Amino acid sequence: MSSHSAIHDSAEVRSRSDVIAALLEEQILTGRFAPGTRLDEASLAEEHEVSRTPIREAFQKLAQSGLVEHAPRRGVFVRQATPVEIMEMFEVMAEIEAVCGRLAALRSTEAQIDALRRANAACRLAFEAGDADRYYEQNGTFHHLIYAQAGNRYLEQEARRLHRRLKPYRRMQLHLRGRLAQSMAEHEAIVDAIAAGEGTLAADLLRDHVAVQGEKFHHLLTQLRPVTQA
Amino acid sequence: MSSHSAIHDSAEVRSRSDVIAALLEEQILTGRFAPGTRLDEASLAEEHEVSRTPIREAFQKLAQSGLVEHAPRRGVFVRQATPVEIMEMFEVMAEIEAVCGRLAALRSTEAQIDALRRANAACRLAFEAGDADRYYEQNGTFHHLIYAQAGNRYLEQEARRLHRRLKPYRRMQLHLRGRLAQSMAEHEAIVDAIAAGEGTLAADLLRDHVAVQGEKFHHLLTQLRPVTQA
DNA sequence: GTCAACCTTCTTGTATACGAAACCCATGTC
DNA sequence: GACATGGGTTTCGTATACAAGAAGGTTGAC
Repeated sequence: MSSHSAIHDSAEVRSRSDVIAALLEEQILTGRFAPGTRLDEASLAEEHEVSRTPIREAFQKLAQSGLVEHAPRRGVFVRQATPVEIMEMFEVMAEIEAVCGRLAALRSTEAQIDALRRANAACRLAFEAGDADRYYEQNGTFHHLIYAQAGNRYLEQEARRLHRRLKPYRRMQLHLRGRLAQSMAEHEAIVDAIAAGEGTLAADLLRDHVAVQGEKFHHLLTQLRPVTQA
Repeated sequence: MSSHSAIHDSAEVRSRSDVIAALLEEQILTGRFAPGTRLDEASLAEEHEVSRTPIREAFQKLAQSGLVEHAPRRGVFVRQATPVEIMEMFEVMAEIEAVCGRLAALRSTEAQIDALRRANAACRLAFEAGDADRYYEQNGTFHHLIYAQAGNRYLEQEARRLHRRLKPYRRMQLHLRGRLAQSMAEHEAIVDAIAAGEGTLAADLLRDHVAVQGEKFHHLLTQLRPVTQA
């Protein structure tokens, strides 16, 4: 997936530091390491039974993806994204998805649209079963399909990257009352717009569909820490 | 600029590997290392009078930004982006700039629009002086201003990143006959649209303004390697 | 009692060392 | 003559060693 390389199309060898980076990323996203925590090279090295070198390489990868922050001579810390930043990322995600949707509407083949409908049907099943986790997962593949159908590998990669980055914040709002039903309805309209080749409509629908997540996130925040102003 | 961090707002210390990475990036973009070249750890270490460790760290940073490719157990190679990839990146750049333009139209202050006009005036001066290099530079600040005026730091960062990545390919077409005049005219219209708060128009103008670069790039390619089909 | 300076200790950043995998070229076989 | 196989060499990946900088506690002075 990640390597459509001109140099070594075979291989797909994952070095040790890649594996460790992926593991750490998962652990950060799932909350083993709370934001602000310092990641200790030595103890992680011991835990994974390697030296500090691969750990440090993993840190660099995480830093690049914005998950941790490297404070020179002080260590790496799990990044605490500010609410503003998170909202900004949601806004960008909404715009990127809009672009994907517009291009997908112009470029999708019949087979691809069928695949989209199938993914959406899977969402519906999960929704009707009331299985939020499963819906979450199927929802992911639905969106990934749209990224792919934009017909631009670079765009697809970037979309996936940001999608992944926002994962924990999207998950937070999954259990908000009524969100699943609303999301489901939006999906239907989106697929129809893409199938009909209505690029602008698909873009607008997707933008709203994602932007609402940013807004929900905002709601969650204000609930947690209500405004204390007069 | 790069660190609006919650953890260490001071510092802005650049580690040795950062400096080396920046240097190597510059050297790759300016063509000292041709695409496909293998970057030798040992000789670079010697050249910069450091050990292999910082060199390897710099390699990782370059790999993350897509400039080089890491082939496990074989070394890192200057990435030869395929024409398709480059076109894809131009397409994404066009879309991102469109988004920036739309948001800027909605959010720019009067002072910011003045700044935009000044940057554009600087472009015009360079254009009238026939100084393509200077135009290129001023053009860069013009676009960076638009990124900033979108009022979304994350978006701004991403836009700058891609802008930077496309630098060498944009430069290629600078000297195409008539391009400067056309670019100049487009700038005027873009500023007007943003000043008027016409988001959709600004987006469309910017999308075309950037997309045409991808097309010009395509023309250059077909000129270099004419189609040999019957 | 409080604050500042110093010293100890811990951690990071970089250098070096070493084992292992890949490449290259020569030799041998079919 | 072409291809496969094997040793030698190079280079990578990781471990370890060491030096420099930061954190924290203790002591001393005011």
